[in-house]
Amino acid sequence: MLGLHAKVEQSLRSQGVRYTTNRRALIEALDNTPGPLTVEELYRVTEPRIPYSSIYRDVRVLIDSQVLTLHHSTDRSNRFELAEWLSGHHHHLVCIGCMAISDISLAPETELRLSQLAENAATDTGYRVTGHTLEIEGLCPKCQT
Amino acid sequence: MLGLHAKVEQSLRSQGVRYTTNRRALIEALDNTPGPLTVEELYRVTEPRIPYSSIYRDVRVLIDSQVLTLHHSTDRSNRFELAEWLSGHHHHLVCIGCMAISDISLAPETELRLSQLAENAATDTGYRVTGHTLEIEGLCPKCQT
DNA sequence: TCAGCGACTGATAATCAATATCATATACAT
DNA sequence: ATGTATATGATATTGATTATCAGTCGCTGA
Repeated sequence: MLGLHAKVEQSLRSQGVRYTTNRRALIEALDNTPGPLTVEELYRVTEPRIPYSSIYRDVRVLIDSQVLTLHHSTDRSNRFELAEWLSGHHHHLVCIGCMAISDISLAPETELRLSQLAENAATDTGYRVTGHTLEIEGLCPKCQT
Repeated sequence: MLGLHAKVEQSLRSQGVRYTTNRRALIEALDNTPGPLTVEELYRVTEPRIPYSSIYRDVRVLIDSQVLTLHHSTDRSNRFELAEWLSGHHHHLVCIGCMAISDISLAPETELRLSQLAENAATDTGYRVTGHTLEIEGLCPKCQT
């Protein structure tokens, strides 16, 4: 079983993309956080600092290489997270107070029920279903005052 | 039972907001479409034309008044739709080919199971759950070639 | 009815996230 | 070691959205 960085590197190399120090730091930051991050958060978290222009470019390269996925959040700027083949299938818990987003995984049998439910819901529409995400909204513990 | 416009007008008036011709046209356009629209789509669909500056302002006013909700779509620009208290609770079917978004409603018992599932999934997190949305991804009939 | 205040409109300017450009630097293959 | 493709960082540009502002409209009270 390969580690995260080895998997990423292998995937990138097969596409002629280099796994550089900057990119490794971005992946590292995302792996250390239980939810998607914005470019600004990535800028603050990485050490040494990576210029915004490089973060924007790298994040885009990593998305194009299927290593990251883009998440459109409720505040203005986009968030990024490891693709599911690296981090595992999961859903999101969104705080309507502070806009924080946390990953949440379902128990296997619950996940199975959910994917069947998604599949059935679309049967009449003619869509060929390829995936689903459940977004649960609520107030996080901090915002419940 | 009040009609759509009457409900919107009543809600806006109670907040000191006027239900003008422009705003009525925007609500009308959204009510006639089975999915969220972008500002550009609203511009093209309304007759007579409403300037972009007014559409942006009105859409924001209507969101602040809880008449519309914002939907962050996969392309760059935001989409807008009637709030659920006007249009009913629903989910989204997103085509990963053409990025179109369609509303989809679940059968009542399915919806019940889903909301229980969402509630249960969050029990350990300390969140107080207020809502959920299921996003089903797939290829629409047109994009399946 | 009229006066006046508050909300609305449309044109334009300003913001802000994201992308493109470009010269330089770095890494990999031969 | 050399050459070529890719990466980097600074800067300029784009494009969506928001702010500003002078003029207009509509409701409300005298």
